[in-house]
Amino acid sequence: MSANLIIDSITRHVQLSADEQAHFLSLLKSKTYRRKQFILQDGQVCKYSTFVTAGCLRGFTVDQNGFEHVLNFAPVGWWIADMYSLLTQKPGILNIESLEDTEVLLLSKHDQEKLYHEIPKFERFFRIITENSLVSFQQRLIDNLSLTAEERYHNFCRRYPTLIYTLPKKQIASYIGVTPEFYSRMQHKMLLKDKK
Amino acid sequence: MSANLIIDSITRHVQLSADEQAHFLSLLKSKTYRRKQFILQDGQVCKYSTFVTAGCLRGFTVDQNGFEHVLNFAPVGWWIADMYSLLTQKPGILNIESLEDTEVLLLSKHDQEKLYHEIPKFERFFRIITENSLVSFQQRLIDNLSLTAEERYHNFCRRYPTLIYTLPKKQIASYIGVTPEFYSRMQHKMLLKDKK
DNA sequence: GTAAGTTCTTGACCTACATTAAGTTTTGAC
DNA sequence: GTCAAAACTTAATGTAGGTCAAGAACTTAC
Repeated sequence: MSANLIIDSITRHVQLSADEQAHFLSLLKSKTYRRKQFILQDGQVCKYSTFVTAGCLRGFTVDQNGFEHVLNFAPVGWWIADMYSLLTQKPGILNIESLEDTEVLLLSKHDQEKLYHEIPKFERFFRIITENSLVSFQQRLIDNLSLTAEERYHNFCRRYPTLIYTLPKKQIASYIGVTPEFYSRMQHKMLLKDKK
Repeated sequence: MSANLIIDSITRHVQLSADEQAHFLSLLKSKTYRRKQFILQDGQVCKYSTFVTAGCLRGFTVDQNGFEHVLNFAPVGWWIADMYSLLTQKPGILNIESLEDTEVLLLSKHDQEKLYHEIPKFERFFRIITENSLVSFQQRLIDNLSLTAEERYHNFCRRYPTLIYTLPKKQIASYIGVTPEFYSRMQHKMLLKDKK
């Protein structure tokens, strides 16, 4: 059940007493979304950190030509938010949308800040996952600067072995930074290679 | 003087007593580097968070073809480290090098962790700057996916107005993700445009 | 079950940027 | 002040990946 999932994911990094766990859980609101619903739209202020307990979300931006670019996926067990907007409480540029029917737990910015003061271990937990997130975005930036589309595809497969089967191909294409057309060609080419 | 600089940069985010300031300063080692010296080489384990008090550092990776890619610059008042290596204490992939004669203050990983336990405000401070860093890397990734080289150049000018004048052009080219040759033509083209 | 939307594929053509090469200017060490 | 190395520029040519268009294969809604 979803309370276990989120507590487990936290206690992998910091230890919590039963009281602390209960207090934390009491702050969460649960919510469900149908496939293709928007959790957040650009221009809105992001008010929650969102933890996915079932389904999958995607964060993406829309550029001046109307093209979408996937910043991140949030499958079960992951947190997602428009960090810029959440931190500054100004209108953001990120859209967050469900790729399947999805269940989430919401932690408001206000409660999150309060939690940091009441129980510093939660500040530690969020520091740690922010650090890990930073490392993976740095790596992804370097990959985009130094690898070919095909190499980025292989990295994606290694890092998200389950998502490869469940996500629509155009979403993966957008994540690694190519058009669906080129992605399709690339897969065809790789298939030929593998046969040899 | 450099102690003021680092204390100011922290107290912009959290308040510190005179004792706390003194304790923090007692943990720092200061060090100077000549232009083009290596502070860290790929394959080494990163043991320090580095704060720049004079000069400028650059963090970069070298790809399989021997090309360098600038991950970040650290001018005066900025922190730099190989975050992946610092967190995991495994060999990293980042090189950190001085672009000019540079003075830094070093905080060892061990002392930083201890500080988090002794004075939680320091954990808050590093959480906040890590969050800000995450936001700016996310933005840079989106820029790389959705903007042309010329637009990325303009972003760079807006975000680092001082660095544009002090950094070698090839370093800026590498940061925005183009070759020095293309960067040179781009500038030429933009000059022609401006004259009209 | 069928119509309408998505998603995926394939082909012809295009472009932003890379590569190679050669020359020029700037910097730095003695 | 001079020589060597590094940084920068310019030009010719190459290519990874984009664009446009049209059809095929799935999904979804009623």
